[in-house]
Amino acid sequence: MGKSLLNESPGGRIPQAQRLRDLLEDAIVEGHYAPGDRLDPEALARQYQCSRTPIREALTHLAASGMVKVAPKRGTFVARLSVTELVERFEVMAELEGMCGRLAARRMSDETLSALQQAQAACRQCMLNGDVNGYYYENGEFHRLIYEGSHNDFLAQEARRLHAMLKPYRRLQLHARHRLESSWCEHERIVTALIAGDADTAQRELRAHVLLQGERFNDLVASMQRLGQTPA
Amino acid sequence: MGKSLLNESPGGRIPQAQRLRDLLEDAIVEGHYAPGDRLDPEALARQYQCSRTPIREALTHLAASGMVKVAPKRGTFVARLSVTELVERFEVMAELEGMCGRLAARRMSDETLSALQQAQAACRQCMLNGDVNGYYYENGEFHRLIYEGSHNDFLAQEARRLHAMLKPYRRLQLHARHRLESSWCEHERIVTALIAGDADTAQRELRAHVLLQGERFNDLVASMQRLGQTPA
DNA sequence: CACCGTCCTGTTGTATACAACGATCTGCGC
DNA sequence: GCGCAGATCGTTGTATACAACAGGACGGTG
Repeated sequence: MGKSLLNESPGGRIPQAQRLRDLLEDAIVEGHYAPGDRLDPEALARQYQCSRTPIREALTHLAASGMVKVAPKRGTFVARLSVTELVERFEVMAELEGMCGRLAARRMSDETLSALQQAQAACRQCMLNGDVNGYYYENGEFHRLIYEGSHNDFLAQEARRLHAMLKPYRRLQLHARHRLESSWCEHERIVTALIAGDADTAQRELRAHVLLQGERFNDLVASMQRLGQTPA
Repeated sequence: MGKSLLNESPGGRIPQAQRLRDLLEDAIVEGHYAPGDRLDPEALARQYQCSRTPIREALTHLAASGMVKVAPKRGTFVARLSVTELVERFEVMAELEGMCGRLAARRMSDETLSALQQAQAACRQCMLNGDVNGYYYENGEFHRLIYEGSHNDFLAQEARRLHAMLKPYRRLQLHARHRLESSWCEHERIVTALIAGDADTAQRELRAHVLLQGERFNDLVASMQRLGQTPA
């Protein structure tokens, strides 16, 4: 955790608060902090060896992006999204990804396309090895490449933001039975559509791909609730 | 610092920085500050009778939402979106609005629908009176109601954010010739589709409606450049 | 025993002071 | 006249100190 000081010369040329924001976001996304955990500014300040100010700035930005929630005068907590909020976000994500796909089908460069195929190949390898974490990573690359392929920087930025926000939850349901295999098959259809330049199919497949994740998660939550483990 | 007498009800909280953020956002959206204007933290602090800290927080949040841009060590400026950035945002906006329409066609409550028809009637009145500002306001209501009608709070929030970001530019092209009339006709088709619960048509019409605004703006910019007036 | 008022403590939000970085301007040398 | 180097100034980013608010606990009272 304390591996951050080896960046630049003392004093740091890169804005400290921004670095902290990324660090915290990563920590949350990677599950280092669990949803519902309290993020104590003073503790974080000690941990990252700075004052409360940049911590505060990082936290408010994370709050704005929806990754943490502030309870006024009570503390800041890692966002614990309700099922409704989650489904809503997956709905929007599906639409944005579908849009990325539609645009990418027409605009994607050959380089990006081949990189996409490489990512898909890496996904396949992880799938065959049952390497869930590896798949998780390569899956992120896969989607990121499609965002870039849309050649709409603003869209790509928004998609990345939502992707990051949903990451912790997305990761959960990759462990579902045969989810890796079906996910990879869906990817395959998407790649085919993109290669063919078939915008409608790419859009439809990508939207379905993401929506399915939302539904799968819904199932997961339902089953967890049935087991008496409150997920939220 | 003097206690603000704008205090809400006892339950209401008074986050000063957030109020400033809204105030600044309004000021920018309303054209009080022009794109490219420098926002001097100290001047703003004097103007709003507070220190640089909440101003700074407001500005960084506005920067995150894309309404202002920071030039490191040079100052913070009202975002002067390039034509490309603008077109990208309109593209995304069109998709989100279309999505709102698709969902609203199925989920919209009767109350919201009748409110929408009222807004549309008000739009018609403004159109007949040639009241561009009035139309501008009622148009905002019209779209906001559709966002709410989607019954996806997250989507509505994102749509509102983008809507606010594009407001200054959207306003410009309402002055284009016959734009009010054609805008109103497009609204009419949208309302019809929503009443009929025709999700596909609502989505298509809304997307086209917004995309058209983007294209119109593109035309406007092109003509302004032809006239030698830099568009911001 | 229950209820209510008060005090305490913990938290956030704000102000001010400070330091470091970068851009710009100026003067000197070529 | 031009280019480069150094100083100056303005800007941001960070730290610390401070104030206000709310929640909870505790004790007193009915």
